[in-house]
Amino acid sequence: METLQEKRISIIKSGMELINEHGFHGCPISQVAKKAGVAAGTIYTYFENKEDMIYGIFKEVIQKQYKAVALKDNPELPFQERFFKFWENISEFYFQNPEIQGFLDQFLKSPYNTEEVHKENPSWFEWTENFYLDGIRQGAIKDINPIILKILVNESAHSLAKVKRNFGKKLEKKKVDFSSYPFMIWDAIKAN
Amino acid sequence: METLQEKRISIIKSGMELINEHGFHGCPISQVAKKAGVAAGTIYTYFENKEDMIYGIFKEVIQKQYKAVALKDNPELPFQERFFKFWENISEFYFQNPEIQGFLDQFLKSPYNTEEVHKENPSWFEWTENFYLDGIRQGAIKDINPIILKILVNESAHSLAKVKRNFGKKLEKKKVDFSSYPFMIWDAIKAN
DNA sequence: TCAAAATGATTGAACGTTCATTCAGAGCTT
DNA sequence: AAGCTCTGAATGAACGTTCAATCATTTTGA
Repeated sequence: METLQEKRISIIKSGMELINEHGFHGCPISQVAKKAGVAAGTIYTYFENKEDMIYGIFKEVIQKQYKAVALKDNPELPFQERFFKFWENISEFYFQNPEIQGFLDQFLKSPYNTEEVHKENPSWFEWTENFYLDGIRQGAIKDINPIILKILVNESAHSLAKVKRNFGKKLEKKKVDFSSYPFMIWDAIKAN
Repeated sequence: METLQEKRISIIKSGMELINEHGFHGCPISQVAKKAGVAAGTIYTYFENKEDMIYGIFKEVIQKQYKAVALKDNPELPFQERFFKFWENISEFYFQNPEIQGFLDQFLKSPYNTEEVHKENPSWFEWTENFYLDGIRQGAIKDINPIILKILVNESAHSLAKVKRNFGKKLEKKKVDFSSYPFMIWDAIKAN
């Protein structure tokens, strides 16, 4: 533990792991502190209160996702290529960071997730919207509200990563081909 | 409040509503009791403890879903027709029962949702699996693991119902056509 | 150059609150 | 009166949060 930033990150990581494993109930400050190797009181120098900590975790996580997915997008490429690259990046990101996915899964479906939270973390949400708007403008995908497209694609990517992790070995034996999935999604959204 | 069964249902309904609105954190027994119009202790004549109550809510909810969706399926019809009927039923069910959807959303993504829970409530989970297996056997949809199909379809239905409820009026102005959604999903899963 | 002072992070015991759960007694039905 | 359901105050554990005290680091000033 060196800098203050590192301690902050350690708290965030611990909280995220506890929420991933035990839910929002089941992540007491006392345990977050223990896991992070700090005293309970220390958490309150980094966050106003527990709620603020949870929003802090979300902010961190959504920024990481932005870097791992949005920043790797190349708007010069044809949209179909961008789409498959996007799919690959987001799948890989979730697969490599199961705690992040577990946290996001729960956060996004919870009452913590409000419109205000989206406004306070515009980078990712604005980027995804523009991503699909690009696809529509170029005539590559159906002219459908980006909110709808986002759901279809992102929820599917989310769930597939989860299945891959939970049932990966079982499904491998049955020769399930995960790579067919993005093609299915593409079939759903591509322009006729 | 007449019979015991009705009191049980009242507790379940109250717990469900609180979880929908405030999450698993934010649903204390004291409030469930208050909302249900019973004393806190009464809940413990119907459930062993709080966890048991939450699983009780899930059981109730999944049975309702089974009745509202699975029992309305007619296996005699061509699969495509069954699929669109299924979509309509599940969308309508979620739209008419927002607390159920809010609860399910959170439950299914939470650590409460384990493989064991699925085994204890086989009706719905077995039915969906068989539904997709039927489609595959008849050559109507792609030969893909039913787990994957289930995710793609059910998660999408879930999310769409949520959007419809949250952004319904906003999207209506923009003339978003929700009816296009099941066709997109069908395009994704139909056999080539 | 170096002690003294200031700063700010860290600690963990202590606090007040809230929680899930219990249970003795009351009420109701048969 | 027997056998239940129901009540809600009581219980003790667990929780989020505070804060006086401690510690480490930096700044000051002679």
